[in-house]
Amino acid sequence: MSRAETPRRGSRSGRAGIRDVAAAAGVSITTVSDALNGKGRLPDATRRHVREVADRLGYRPSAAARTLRTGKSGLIGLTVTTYGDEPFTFTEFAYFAEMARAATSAALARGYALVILPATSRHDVWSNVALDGTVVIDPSDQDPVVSELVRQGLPVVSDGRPAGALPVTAWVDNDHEAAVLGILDHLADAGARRIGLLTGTTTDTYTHLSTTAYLRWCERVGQDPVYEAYPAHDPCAGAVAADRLLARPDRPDAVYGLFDPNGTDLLAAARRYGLRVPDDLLLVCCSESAVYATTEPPITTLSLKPRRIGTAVVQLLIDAIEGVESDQPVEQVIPTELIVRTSSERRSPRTTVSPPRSPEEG
Amino acid sequence: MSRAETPRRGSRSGRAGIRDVAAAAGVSITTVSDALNGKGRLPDATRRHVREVADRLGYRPSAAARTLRTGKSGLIGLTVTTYGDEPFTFTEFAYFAEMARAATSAALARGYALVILPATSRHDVWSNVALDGTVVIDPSDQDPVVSELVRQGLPVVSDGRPAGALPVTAWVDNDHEAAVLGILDHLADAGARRIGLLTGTTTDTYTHLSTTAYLRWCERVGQDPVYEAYPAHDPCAGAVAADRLLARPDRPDAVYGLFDPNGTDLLAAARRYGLRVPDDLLLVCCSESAVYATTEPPITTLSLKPRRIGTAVVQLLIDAIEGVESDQPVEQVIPTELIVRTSSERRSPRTTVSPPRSPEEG
DNA sequence: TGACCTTGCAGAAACGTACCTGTCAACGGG
DNA sequence: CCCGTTGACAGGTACGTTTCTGCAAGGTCA
Repeated sequence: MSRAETPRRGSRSGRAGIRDVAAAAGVSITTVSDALNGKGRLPDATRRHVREVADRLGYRPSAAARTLRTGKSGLIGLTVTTYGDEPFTFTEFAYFAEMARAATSAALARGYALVILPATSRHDVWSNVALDGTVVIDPSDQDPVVSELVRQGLPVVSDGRPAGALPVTAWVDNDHEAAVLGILDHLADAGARRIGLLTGTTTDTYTHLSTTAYLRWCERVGQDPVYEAYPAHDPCAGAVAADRLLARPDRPDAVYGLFDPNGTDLLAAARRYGLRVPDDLLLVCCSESAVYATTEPPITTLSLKPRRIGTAVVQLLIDAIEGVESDQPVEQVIPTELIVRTSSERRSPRTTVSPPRSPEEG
Repeated sequence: MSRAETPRRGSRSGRAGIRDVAAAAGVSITTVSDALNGKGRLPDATRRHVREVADRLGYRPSAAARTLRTGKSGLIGLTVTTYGDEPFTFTEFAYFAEMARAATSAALARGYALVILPATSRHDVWSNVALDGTVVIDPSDQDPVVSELVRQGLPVVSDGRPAGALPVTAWVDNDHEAAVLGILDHLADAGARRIGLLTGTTTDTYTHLSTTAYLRWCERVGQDPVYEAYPAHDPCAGAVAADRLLARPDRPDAVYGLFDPNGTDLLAAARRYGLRVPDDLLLVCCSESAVYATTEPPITTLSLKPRRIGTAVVQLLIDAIEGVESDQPVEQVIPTELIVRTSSERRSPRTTVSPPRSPEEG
């Protein structure tokens, strides 16, 4: 029998298709498509009628078919680095959560959704999802996933400037050197004579830039570097490293910790050694966590502004996807924010009357 | 001209398709498909040859086409509740991050990826992504999104037992009543005479069940309830509520806080009122955060085991998607874990010599 | 009355894959 | 020699859209 004699029965596969809507509305498929997508030249009456019939049938356009036809899926990959089997690390929880939250919002506002894709994931998963582009967090030096994506012609925007010659479409980052130098100056201003650093053994850009900045600052002011490095993805190692740092014979009288849990770890270590904060030890750490506002004493933190980064990254990516000639530069530097609290407050105030508020407060 | 005379040129649209591979390998499209997907009856030589040619051409199958054809996208929605514009709330950061992490891993291991989709998101985003199923966190009473998904015949598994008659495929939850009762007994054992509760004003199941359990416990032991409720999604309100609770004339001598930041907030409030923990005030809060291990003093926490929940939810969902007749029940209760620390340790030890180590330590 | 445009819609060709249905050769048994 | 079987492939259709290209009917203008 010829196929002309076997017309599709309505809703053959359960769900109503555009054909069923067309048949029910007594118009052509084209008209339905145009009516629902606001295209074509149709009188409002037809448009309304089609919309109404579609509603009545509970018609939902097939995302797969649309993607196949248009080449756009409306999906953005969110690539996170992994340690071991787990996506994203404990250390970065607060940062990642805030960043992902902002990215999700920003993407959503422009009609995109985010797909979580660990960088080391099975290749078949990567190739099984149609992405319009990808946000990659802290890409490693020769990330094969990123190279592959770029080779496929997909836009890739990275959070953190790409190491090496990774050819990303755009990137967003903080000025980590400036942030570290600012903190060291802040601590020195507060009376620190020997500033220590709690850093990581990993080779990512953040750790590397921050450590280098510290070493350069030490050289400039003529201080011997005092630092301990530990594998940042191991939460227990951080406590041990904090302890080691304060147990050294050349114990620092101020410490900056590069990672989120360093603040509580250093505080605990200080208590063990009977050091008062900030009297005997000034403390600053890089964190997005709110707990440091209520610790005893509250701890000064550096915020990397993950919300702004997440938003900026997504905007850049979607601009690239949609071919918008953005007036934004493709390399954006987001300023950090130092939230000064008791743990780094001036050791010997020159006066007992309250000093004028610095612009950093409030 | 007839279309037979316009054969497709190789890689017309930039990327190589299955046709190009077939042409280059000198076989048919069917053979390529079978060879790459491990189906059909092909000699190994042909299979290897096709695979090699595909590799050489950098062939990547189109996820959209595959999805359209097979009806499976390999994508799972991760629906989070929203407060205001932002997906998921600050209060649930640690819980959500851990849960999402475990869910991502579990999905990945079975070849699926997660799409973050706030429940209140624009409808066009929801309908623009082809989902095989959805995980929904803490579905509200009459969640329109969930109803819609179920009506489309998609499997929906919820984290948290569904309120009302929400027809989810399966759910995973803790036994919140039992957990609260256990904590109250634990505090009473430690010498608490009047136990207070820091709870929320929202109507979600977790808050409701926990508060009810508290009230019932009070009734049973004959204690007047002492609690403060605040909008849990507002981080500042938590500190105020903690303060209010300790400022009451009928001040409790032990407090359980239902939300993650309650521990530090209560600790700070206790300091303001000169209360020593645990001597004057026993403290427990529900949290997944590691900071409570290093506060002064360390605070006893209840863990809801988000990793286990995330894993279980995804397994149930994928079983439903793939039609696996799971031997797991469709309603799973994950046990909670009370991590006992100094803040809830027995007030008047019977002896001054160090007690034997309890199995919970270490 | 043509020539020409505009309006309102229909037909049909992709998009790239998976899979059902042949087809053809080789082979073996009766 | 015939028939059934099996291995190794090719053809072609369907998945559900979007969109390009018609194509009549009606209006306008010379």
